[in-house]
Amino acid sequence: MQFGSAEGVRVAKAATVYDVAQLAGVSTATVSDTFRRPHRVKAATRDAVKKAADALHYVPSASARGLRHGRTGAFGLFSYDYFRTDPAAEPPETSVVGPGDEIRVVRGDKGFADRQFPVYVDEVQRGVELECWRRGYALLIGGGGHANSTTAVTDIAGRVDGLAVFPYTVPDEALERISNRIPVVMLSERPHGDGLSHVTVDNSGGMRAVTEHLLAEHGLRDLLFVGGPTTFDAQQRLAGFRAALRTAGLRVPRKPFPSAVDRAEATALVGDLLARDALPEAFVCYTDETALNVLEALADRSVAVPGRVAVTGFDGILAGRIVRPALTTVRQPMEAMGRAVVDILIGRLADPAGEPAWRRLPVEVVLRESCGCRLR
Amino acid sequence: MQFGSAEGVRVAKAATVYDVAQLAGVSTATVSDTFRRPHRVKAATRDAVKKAADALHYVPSASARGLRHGRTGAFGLFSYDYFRTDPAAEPPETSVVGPGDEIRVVRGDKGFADRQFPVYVDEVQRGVELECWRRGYALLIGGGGHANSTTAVTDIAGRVDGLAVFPYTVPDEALERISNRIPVVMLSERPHGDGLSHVTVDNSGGMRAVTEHLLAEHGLRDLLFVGGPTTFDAQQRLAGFRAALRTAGLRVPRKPFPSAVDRAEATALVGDLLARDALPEAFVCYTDETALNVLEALADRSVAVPGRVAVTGFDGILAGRIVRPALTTVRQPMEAMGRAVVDILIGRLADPAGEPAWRRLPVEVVLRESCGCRLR
DNA sequence: TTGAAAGCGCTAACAT
DNA sequence: ATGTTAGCGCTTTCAA
Repeated sequence: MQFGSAEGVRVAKAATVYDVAQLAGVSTATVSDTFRRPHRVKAATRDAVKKAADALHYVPSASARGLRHGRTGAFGLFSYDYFRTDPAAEPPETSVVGPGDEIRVVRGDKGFADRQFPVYVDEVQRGVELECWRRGYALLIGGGGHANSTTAVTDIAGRVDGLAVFPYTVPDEALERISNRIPVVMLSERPHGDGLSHVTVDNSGGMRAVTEHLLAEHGLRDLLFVGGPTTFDAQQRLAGFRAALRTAGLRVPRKPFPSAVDRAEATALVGDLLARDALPEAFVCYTDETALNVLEALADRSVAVPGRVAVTGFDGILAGRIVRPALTTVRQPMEAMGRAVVDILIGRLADPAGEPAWRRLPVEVVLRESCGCRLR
Repeated sequence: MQFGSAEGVRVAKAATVYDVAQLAGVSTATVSDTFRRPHRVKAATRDAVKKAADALHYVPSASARGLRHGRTGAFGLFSYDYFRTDPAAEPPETSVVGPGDEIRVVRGDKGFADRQFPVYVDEVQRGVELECWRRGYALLIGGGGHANSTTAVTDIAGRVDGLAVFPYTVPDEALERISNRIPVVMLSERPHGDGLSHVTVDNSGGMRAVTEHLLAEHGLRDLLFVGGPTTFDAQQRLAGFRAALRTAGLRVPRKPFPSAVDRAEATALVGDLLARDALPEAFVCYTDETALNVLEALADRSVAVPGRVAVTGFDGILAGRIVRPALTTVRQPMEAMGRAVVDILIGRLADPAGEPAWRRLPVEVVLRESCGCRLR
């Protein structure tokens, strides 16, 4: 099958309603009606219009429709790539295959720095995509550099009827401007009335539950909370941890808590604890990523998990299922969160004068091996 | 911080250039210039305009700009979710957290049907996203049901300056129409002149190389090719397999080849082979997914891999790294393929009268355990 | 350096 | 059942 005109040359201007109308011998209104309100057009006329449209390869312009309508029919998601420090960086050079090129053979995956496991952001994004498709909306994915995120996100905002953002990816000024024009949903705990809609999970309840598991089922007493940046969600998780200790009548430690956001920090933390002979009975980590770092640092120093110390995470990312020992964690319903975002946006469009929405979804504790549980 | 007007009510119509111009006491042209060609506006005027724009929460309408400009500044990707048979299906009911709700505790991941490993399409999509962001394009992700894909893809096409599609996701008629209006890149081998641009990999070379590895390094002779739907890419891979056999002076088997696109088929295939005592020395599978199915079916029947039989795949998806034995495969540069798509689209925009592009990227053979290699 | 105004393609209100 | 037409918000000549 041969598409396009000869040699794939596309010189003619794209066909418009006017062209179709002329060829079909009708008015532009009838062309529009044929596609948008077909019942108002006589069948014969409809066929003639469709035939003309086919012949001219007519594709309606969403810009024109959006301008006329005041709505674009698309939502936006301002996302990011967790593994890319600088998305603006030049990507690695890629060659193309020439005749007689050797095919590289490598043993194992050593030094293969390509995409890792999907993390929180990826899984939520997929939920947003699926629900947009299901509800008939197009989805505009923006993201990348934090450098010019104001420009980038404002550009996205101008193209959509509603926007979803992850916390701390967009400057407050930009958010304020945008949220005044279209509904915005943020994927985080809801800071005291910021006028945005929020989708979040039961951060404190989940962390409390996993902590209680450590306390009640494994009889542990000396738990160390490992945190990171003080986000709203992190605060809630810490609160849940403390609540569990308090309820159990244990001493609730004061801040500061150590963090282990990367391998180096985790290594330092474990090394320090070991040096001071102060290893706790459990590392209660505020994210799976942190827990994975701690797990590796512990393995490096040959500290047995769960034999000598337990480790728990929070999120439920895929990597935690795969790693050995498998990570006990609190699973967020990431796909459902993404879907909820879209549902809220649609609701806000239907009732722009209503209150911002705030949806807190349930989590579940997933018991695997790193807490000391024996599966099956 | 409080965004939005009181109670988050958004009643006023969105501000336009006219509003900003009026408030700043300038013409609409000056407002436009302030943002698009700032150097042509006196600094003081610029500041005044920006101040007015801030005050009014002005966000330029991409629809209007797109209409005026004839370009939208966005690309489209028509994607799909590999694990979702019917994306139009109602998603599972999700509740919200109420006060006093119990937190569910589950042991292990039994019955957890959420998102699996990322596959080919996910990794290519991420490449497209990253390159779009890097080059300053917005990315519209469409996809989902194959039911109304003509409607869906045409809708996307109307919103973008260029479109990327995976093979067999869009009916030919739709592609023809669209490719007449905007550049289209397909992620597949290039069927004899379809007028589209293509990004592909060295399918035959890669399959030939992995087959030669089985022949030369492991001394195997009785190889079974396991295929699936007869796509362009599949045909090339089969050709590579046959070429390797031919070169080695081995008998090149005729079609038909068995397939194992799902677990059931793989189980049946292995069962049949076992019953006929006709197990080959190696299963050379045309995708990783198929190889993974075969691996599982073999494990079910306690056939040792690589002890009794070798298995190889094609793609390089994450799951193949994780599974035991780790899967020997041919890795496609998926992120680079996604990036190439965007690069081509930008090129075609710059030179609409040029030839469709055709970029064939190199693959590499990744030796892991399932072929019989011992790592490290 | 700034302003006036045309026009991008579409659709809905209104007219026929 | 179909046609006429205004106008959505923006940018870009062209003129001042």
